[in-house]
Amino acid sequence: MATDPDRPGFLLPLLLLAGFRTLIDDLHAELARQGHPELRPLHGFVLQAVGADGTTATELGQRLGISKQAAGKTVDRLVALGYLERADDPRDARRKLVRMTPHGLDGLRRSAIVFDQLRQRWADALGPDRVAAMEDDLRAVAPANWFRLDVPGWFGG
Amino acid sequence: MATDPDRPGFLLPLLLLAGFRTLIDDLHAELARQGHPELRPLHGFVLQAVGADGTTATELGQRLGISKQAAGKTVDRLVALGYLERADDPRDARRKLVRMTPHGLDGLRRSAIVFDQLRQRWADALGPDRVAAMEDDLRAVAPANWFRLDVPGWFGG
DNA sequence: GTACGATCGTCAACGTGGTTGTCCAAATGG
DNA sequence: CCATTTGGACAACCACGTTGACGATCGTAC
Repeated sequence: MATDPDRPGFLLPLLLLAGFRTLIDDLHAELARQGHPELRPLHGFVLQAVGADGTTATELGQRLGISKQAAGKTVDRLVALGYLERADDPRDARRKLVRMTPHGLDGLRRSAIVFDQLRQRWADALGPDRVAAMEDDLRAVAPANWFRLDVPGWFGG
Repeated sequence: MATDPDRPGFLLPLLLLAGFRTLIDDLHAELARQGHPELRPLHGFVLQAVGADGTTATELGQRLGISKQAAGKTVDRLVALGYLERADDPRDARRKLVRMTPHGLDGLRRSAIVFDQLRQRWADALGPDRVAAMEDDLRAVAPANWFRLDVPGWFGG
């Protein structure tokens, strides 16, 4: 096996988590400055999953890999914060459409901009090729887990 | 800013999370096969923080960046699962020492071995230099957030 | 030796994010 | 027309975190 004692295997996940956490913390520090102090890390992913076209609670649950009940409760909280709103579907009285409010759209747009700025900051520090290499390598070893965002339940169980 | 449209900034955190998640999922799939099916991702970090020498709930909370109450409750669950045990401190009747059981030590030892194997698998797939470069780069941009493990509360809020 | 402040552990109440089970209303399809 | 499926909501529960309060114990200053 010949494991390098200077690079124990358990450091790799900690570094990946630290990198993720650094980006998310920097994002939300900047979003708080730009008028979104109440947005939590999880919320950004939910807004991304709702998308500009809106969706329903059940479909949202499927996208995020959680139950429709959990999706519904999360929508409740984001409605209370003013990021989402519900509306009736005129063509199906069972469905309740979930869409972004202007405030939610603003948050989503700003998130994309700040993420681009943060990636640029990493490119300035490491070199653009190194960041691209990191992305390519991660894409190669981490199959598309991208949209599974049940992080709290997954981690804690 | 000249952001490459093929590499939007929001992908970087998703890839880091996917990489972390892949490693942790692979670890726990293997641990489940080796006699630890009940260990959750969070638990491994807690065992690591307890260490072979044992500690107390308050000190554990400080290491993990959570309150002493939350640390105490987590210890309760790991005691119920047989990974930790409590003992009185003969020199201070206020303190309750928290130490690993043999089962806990076994889990911790196996985790280290599996993490080494997983890192080796990445090195085989990407090349040893690429994995080392990823580690070095992450260390450069992500300051030592390593031991903040309040992930569920941090993420969900 | 006693009284005081600091520390450790615990209990209680609560918020957030998940789960499963149940149930009703509405759509769908034979 | 009726049976089945589907969407949403409600209830009960668990994991993990928080703050506040409270005994019990230790250390120290007097």
